[in-house]
Amino acid sequence: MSIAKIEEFTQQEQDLAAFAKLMSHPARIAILKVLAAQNACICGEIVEVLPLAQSTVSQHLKELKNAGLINGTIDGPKSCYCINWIAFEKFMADFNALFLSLHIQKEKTCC
Amino acid sequence: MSIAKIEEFTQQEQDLAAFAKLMSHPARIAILKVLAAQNACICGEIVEVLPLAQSTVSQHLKELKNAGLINGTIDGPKSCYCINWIAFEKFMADFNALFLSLHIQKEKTCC
DNA sequence: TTGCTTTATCGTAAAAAAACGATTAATAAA
DNA sequence: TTTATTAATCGTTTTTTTACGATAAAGCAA
Repeated sequence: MSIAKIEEFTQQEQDLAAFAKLMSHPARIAILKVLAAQNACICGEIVEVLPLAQSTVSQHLKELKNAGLINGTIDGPKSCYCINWIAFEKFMADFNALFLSLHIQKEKTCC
Repeated sequence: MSIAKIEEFTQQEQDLAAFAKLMSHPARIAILKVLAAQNACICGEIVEVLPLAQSTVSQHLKELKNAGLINGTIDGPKSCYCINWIAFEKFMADFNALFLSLHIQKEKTCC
């Protein structure tokens, strides 16, 4: 039982894990692909493309929006979503930075 | 109820989601950091550093190993783990490729 | 051999995520 | 105004994940 055990995970570790969690479901990746492809904000069309119920898709959209990865605005009776590129780019940069910081130490393999 | 609904998610979407799921817990990110920092294969030292029980750490290691992201060999009574850089690099490359394929279409924002 | 260390596995409990149908709210169309 | 459409939310169930203690297996040290 070392002293280090008292420490929780770092903020960096938690932030990266939270971003990875967003990408950890095929539906959310598919949603991002649809949004990027349409370039415009889509709404119920996503439901048509995904093999999931409307309420489930809405739930996934909410998660992405809460995390700031997408923006959403109400457009009449429809809802309009698009990717928040600033946020997405930052997440990817942080993720790549982690990888590089690990990778830089690579010298030998032992198993 | 469109025809597309019958289709499941693509293999690419599932593979990327599976990798992201590996990174979706701070403990597993912390484990990778320890392995990279030590460069050599560690075993029970990971348990000392993480704020988790030995059995829980062992479980996380198993997940990482099953996915091929780390290698593990038995070294006497101890176990020896290290990062599978080939696999890790491929995962990161695929992940970046997804991002670029989305990003390339960025032109305007609508919301 | 006997005891100690190390780590994987088992069994289980608690928490979180995922999914759906039903309902509601809000707008647009008739 | 009445009806349609659209999408968020609610309530609930199922599944998955996370976590831990206890146990077992396997090797090392005495």
